[in-house]
Amino acid sequence: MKPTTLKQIAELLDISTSTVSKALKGYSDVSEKTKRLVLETAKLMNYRPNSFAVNLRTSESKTIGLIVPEIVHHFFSSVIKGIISQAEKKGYLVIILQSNESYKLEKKQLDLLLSQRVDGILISLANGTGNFDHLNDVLLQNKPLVMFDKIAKIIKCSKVIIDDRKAAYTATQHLVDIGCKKIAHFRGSLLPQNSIDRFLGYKQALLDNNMPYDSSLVYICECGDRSFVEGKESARKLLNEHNDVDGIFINTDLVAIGAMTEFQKLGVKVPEDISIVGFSNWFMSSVISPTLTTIDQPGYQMGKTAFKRLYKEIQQIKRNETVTHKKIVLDTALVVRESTIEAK
Amino acid sequence: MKPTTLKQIAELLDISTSTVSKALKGYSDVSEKTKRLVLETAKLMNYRPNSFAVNLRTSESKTIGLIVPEIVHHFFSSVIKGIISQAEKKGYLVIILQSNESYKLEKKQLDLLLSQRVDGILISLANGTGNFDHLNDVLLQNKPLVMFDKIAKIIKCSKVIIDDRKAAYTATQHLVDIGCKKIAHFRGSLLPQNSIDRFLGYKQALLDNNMPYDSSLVYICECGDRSFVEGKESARKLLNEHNDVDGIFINTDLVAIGAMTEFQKLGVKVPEDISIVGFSNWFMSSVISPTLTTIDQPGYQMGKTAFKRLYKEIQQIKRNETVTHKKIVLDTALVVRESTIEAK
DNA sequence: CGGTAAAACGAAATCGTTTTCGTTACGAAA
DNA sequence: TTTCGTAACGAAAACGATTTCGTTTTACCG
Repeated sequence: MKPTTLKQIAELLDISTSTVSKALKGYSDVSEKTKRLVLETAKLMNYRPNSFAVNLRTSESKTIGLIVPEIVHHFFSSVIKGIISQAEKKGYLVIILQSNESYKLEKKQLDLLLSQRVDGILISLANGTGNFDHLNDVLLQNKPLVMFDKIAKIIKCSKVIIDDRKAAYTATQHLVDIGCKKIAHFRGSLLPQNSIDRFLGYKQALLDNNMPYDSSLVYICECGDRSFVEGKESARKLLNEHNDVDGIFINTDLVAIGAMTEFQKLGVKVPEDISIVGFSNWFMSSVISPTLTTIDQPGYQMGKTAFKRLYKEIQQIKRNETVTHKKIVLDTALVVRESTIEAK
Repeated sequence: MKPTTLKQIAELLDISTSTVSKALKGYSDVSEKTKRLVLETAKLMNYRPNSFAVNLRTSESKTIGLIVPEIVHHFFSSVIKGIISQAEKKGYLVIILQSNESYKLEKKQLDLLLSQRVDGILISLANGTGNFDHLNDVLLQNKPLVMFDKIAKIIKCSKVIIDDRKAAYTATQHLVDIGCKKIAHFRGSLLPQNSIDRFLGYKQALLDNNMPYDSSLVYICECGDRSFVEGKESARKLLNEHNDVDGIFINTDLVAIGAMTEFQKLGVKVPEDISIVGFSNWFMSSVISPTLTTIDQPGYQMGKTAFKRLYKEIQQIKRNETVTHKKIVLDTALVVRESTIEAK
């Protein structure tokens, strides 16, 4: 019933546990005969090393922790997939927690992971996170920490991100290029760096094209559970307040889809009357009608890259080398689809 | 640099590790004075019990394993969320692996989890899984195993599922009720029980309504990465072969969305010309146009229920009680939206 | 046959925590 | 003063695997 131990094998063969251990690990000071014998009985008894004991001895668990704001989300689940696939290759397992965009939960979970003594931690911050002491706690314990997507610039650790500002600039420029004269922006909430940067990219693009920046053309959406509805609401408001807008750059795809749905309902044609660019390239965006022009945010690759970076730092700590930090910026791409069209 | 241990606290206070341990755990044979002293220094030195040592002693890791065929998938990510939320409440962490619908990977990952000595395992089978020895291995080790959604009837363990057959029956009956005269079915691949049961539900509904079952009206889709495209292809084929079909029950939402997209492109109106019912109630289905009538498959609740069941069995094993197995069937609901309409 | 080197094996410590079972010390009762 | 009880503490074993450093055995050569 209880799993086989080295001791049991040793007693059965009437040799010492040391020899059994060495045989299993292929040491050279074990005769071929006993080696064979041990390997056979081990297989027969379905022996598996007790990972608790191994962990205790080596002080590593071959496990990393991952905290995301939300699991049921195309971008994050892609990231998770990327992380897991890469981790598996290196023999690491991944413990996943979700902060539900709550600072309090995030803090608690980080603590949990430290207590569990994972070998490293990957995190994408909650929108509500404004205090970063809990992150510094991790670094103080000399545990590798890599942040991705939603990061805190102030923390001294490796980061994997996209250039939100540049991507937003590209998106807005696209609207300018196709002939939009009055471009609105549905931005995310005020805290996270991403929505700030995207906003700044939007603004910069306007200025560089000698178009006036008008703050009343910027609408705020929380981009949480209500994204779709927020998109609808903002679309309706926009029509009331500025019915001559001919292009919108929207912080995230789901809000954009909400907006498009509302426009269709109100008889405003996308892209004929208004061109729309989203952000993230959710899978959904390629199957709705009209398909959505958007910025492709490489979630899977981000996950892979983040793990690789974390792995490198774990190795560095193991070898007592000084840990290096790196900021890795992944490329985004504008995906032009049906929701934007050249003005006639 | 290295984490604080009991020994360090003991040496600092010039008492034994036993006393320190007892003080931290609130034993009664420690004086109030030393208890306070220990607690203070522990906090000061940021002491956390070494989980490796604790695990070794208690033979449990407070960790469970989860294997799903695919993470980037609305239903499964909802399940994952349900599992994690519930696990957290009970102080359990969740290690997630994905089988990529591959039997070989699934087997390997199950082995990995056993080696890691998780306290229990939750699994939804890969489509490719036809052999079940690896699952019995888990049970032989006396480890609790709970299967959900994609199960193997033959394995003696707890299961959490929906009644696919009944749900499919309801979906088909809905098409009959609104007046469809010739109803097609896009089914999933041949192996998994789900797609078999949904097919059987479809067939039964036809028979009960005195409508002829015609196997040429049943199209097979693998429902993997290519779901959307498969939906389009099948839609096109269907039009060629049976242009008088006025209703389709489709195995999964994404295929349905593919089909709808193709119909729209080919000038066939949904729901006026053809009514469509999907399955799963992906979030996407509520935001596309027309919104999709579908069967709501309660992923989040399934995750919660599966964990609760696993937790109960873990407790039973801890207390040396005999482990009971249960088959839990969750309710589904028909969600009527715009893709189906009463025939005139 | 004695000696030596190499080959094969084992004892024991270690990782950090927990818990059982003593042991000590001290005050109170006899 | 002796005895007993109790409060407070500590020694040590245990969980299972690993590895260092001996120790024993074998083989071989002179």
